[in-house]
Amino acid sequence: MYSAVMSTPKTTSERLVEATRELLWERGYVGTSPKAVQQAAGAGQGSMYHHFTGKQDLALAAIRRTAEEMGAAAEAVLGGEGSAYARIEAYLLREREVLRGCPVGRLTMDPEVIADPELRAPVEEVLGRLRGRLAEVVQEGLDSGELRGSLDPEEIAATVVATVQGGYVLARATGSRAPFDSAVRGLLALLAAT
Amino acid sequence: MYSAVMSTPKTTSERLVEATRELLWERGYVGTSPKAVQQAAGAGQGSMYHHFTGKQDLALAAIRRTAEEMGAAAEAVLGGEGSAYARIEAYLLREREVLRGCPVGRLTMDPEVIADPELRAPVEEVLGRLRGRLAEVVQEGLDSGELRGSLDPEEIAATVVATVQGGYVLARATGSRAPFDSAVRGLLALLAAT
DNA sequence: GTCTATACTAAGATAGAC
DNA sequence: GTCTATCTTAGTATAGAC
Repeated sequence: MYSAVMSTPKTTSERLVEATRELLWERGYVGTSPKAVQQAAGAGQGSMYHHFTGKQDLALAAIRRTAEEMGAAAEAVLGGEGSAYARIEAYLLREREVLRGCPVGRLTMDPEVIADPELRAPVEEVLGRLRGRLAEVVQEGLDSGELRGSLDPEEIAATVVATVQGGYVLARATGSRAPFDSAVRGLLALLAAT
Repeated sequence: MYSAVMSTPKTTSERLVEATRELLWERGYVGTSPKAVQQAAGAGQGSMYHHFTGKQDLALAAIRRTAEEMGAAAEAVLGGEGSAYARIEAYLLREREVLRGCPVGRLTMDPEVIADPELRAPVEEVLGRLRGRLAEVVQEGLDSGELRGSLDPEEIAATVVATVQGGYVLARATGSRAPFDSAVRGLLALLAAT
């Protein structure tokens, strides 16, 4: 670990992981080749295989870090100030690179990621934790009477996460973030209705 | 076109398209090779290149047909009997192979599909049409007073489609259809609240 | 229409020198 | 730690015979 004071003294290993994260986000696991990673990282063949055993190992490091970041970003909003509704709204309206899709959710469409327990674990874990955390916030809203009492926290949490994940799909299909924003506004309207 | 009376006298071309549809659904465009298609279809190399100019041409035929089927399946439910809510509910609860994901929505995560206007067109078109059709049904519900008047039909339509598309993501992440069903039930509960 | 032969690049990795 | 072979199998097609 560096003291984070100097101007980005990135190690080769570090650059390889970052390059892999970008490529996985853009092209998925199947579409990401070791060679492409090396070029993006400015590292040689031998260098890559010195630091990582292969493609799967590299992807594992990349996916773990991406999942970690996503979890932290969500917690930053959901653990913040404000009413339950306000925090869910903040989560839904949080800044996102909508047209790039979700770097974690995207991986679920990759059969080789889903088939590999190691690669899949961080994906499942972070999405599960997100749902759990949202369910807690919904429960707070129910307890305080802010949200209607007939709602099931786990279900609403799943609906919230699904709307975001599906919003990415609609945005990418049209090449515009508009449908993502529409889906989110629709959900907020439904949640707001007393 | 055959008279559809005889026992599936599938042409080679037909088998190639069907095999491509399956592989695109399972592995996406990047992960689907001409060779794999040929093997799945029981067709030779030369045969495939006789009927199609290449991978893109084959994918185009497959995607168009898949989009068409998806549109027809949605219209069968949304154009059916019942109140607006009942038809939206029927759409959401319609039988689905949840763990396989959406054969159309899946393609939006494929950069080569999104980058190719021809391949992307059917995807964008069918998802757009679906949103439009759902918006009409929501409008009916507003007109009849069945749904709250403050809702925006286009937004709710986007929320409904996004919930389904995102439900697939959650299901594949966990390896279980449970979160898909939760997301759908959560949305129905929100819609039902008067 | 279908088959086999051929071609050329990329994917994914190992071996051994420096 | 990094570099340069080298290897094997796939990906994606074209050519020409049958």
